[in-house]
Amino acid sequence: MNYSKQREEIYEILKENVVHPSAEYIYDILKKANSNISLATVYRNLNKMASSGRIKKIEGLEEKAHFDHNTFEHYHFICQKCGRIFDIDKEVAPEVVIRAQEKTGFIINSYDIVFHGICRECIEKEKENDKICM
Amino acid sequence: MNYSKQREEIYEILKENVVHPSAEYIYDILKKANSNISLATVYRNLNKMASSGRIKKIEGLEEKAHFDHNTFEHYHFICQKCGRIFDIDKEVAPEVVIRAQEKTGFIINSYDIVFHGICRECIEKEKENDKICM
DNA sequence: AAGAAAAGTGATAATAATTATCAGTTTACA
DNA sequence: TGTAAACTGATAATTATTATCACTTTTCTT
Repeated sequence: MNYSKQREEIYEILKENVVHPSAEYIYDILKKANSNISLATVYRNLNKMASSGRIKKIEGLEEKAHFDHNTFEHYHFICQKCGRIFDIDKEVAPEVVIRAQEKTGFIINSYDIVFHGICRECIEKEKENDKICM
Repeated sequence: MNYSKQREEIYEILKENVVHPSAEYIYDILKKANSNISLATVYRNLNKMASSGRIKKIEGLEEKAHFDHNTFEHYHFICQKCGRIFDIDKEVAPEVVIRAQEKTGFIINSYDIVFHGICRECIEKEKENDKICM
């Protein structure tokens, strides 16, 4: 794989963004920063980096795919209110692979856990709203 | 929700199918059984049943969504060779929700685990091939 | 440093899954 | 039995993603 300025720009945005942006989100940021990049290039490079293992593709309940520069084993949480995606530490589900392999006899190469719920910030906001309504 | 013949037919196919069919697969079966059903009707009813909780929508690494009549808490395994989707018992990951809630302070309403690997049948097939090549 | 092959790019057409629309049909229930 | 609400088939529209293609960059060889 050759060096490409565009690819590095995409990677930088991914690294700065805690909430796991989609291809289009990255494209919009670059466009606003007066780049001449094409959406196809964003997709191309995200997929290339994902298949080389430099980044990770998250495909959960959402329509779009989202990407994560953190390739450490960890899980994801999608807030049903604000839509942001958060990391969840590996240790919430220890030995899952071992147990699943023992139980099924299948070879397990990878697995993803996606949680759905309400993040702390949105829980707080709901509390505020309740106060006002009282 | 009113009764509809088409919806019940769709549900029946879902119940008979162990490997969690997609909307199009169900559509094809009905078409072959000389039904006059429309693909839109299949999608409509699958989504309706999924949001009423009668069935479950599985959205993993695949492009298409797949559906499951089993709404008991359980996980899924996608075979990277044959593409079939299998059920994985809940007990491979006990207390995941409790741990995740404690660790994050988020409210968790649901979660999905999708495993990727090779199913037993495909493991056997690979062994056969190895024998032949020796 | 020059020049050729390989890899990458932007623009846009194509694809594929899913959803929206709409006129006609079925269901439920007063 | 009639009417409002829900549902249907056909098909157009939408949305995310991928393929194509002429052109540009990068890399590697000499």
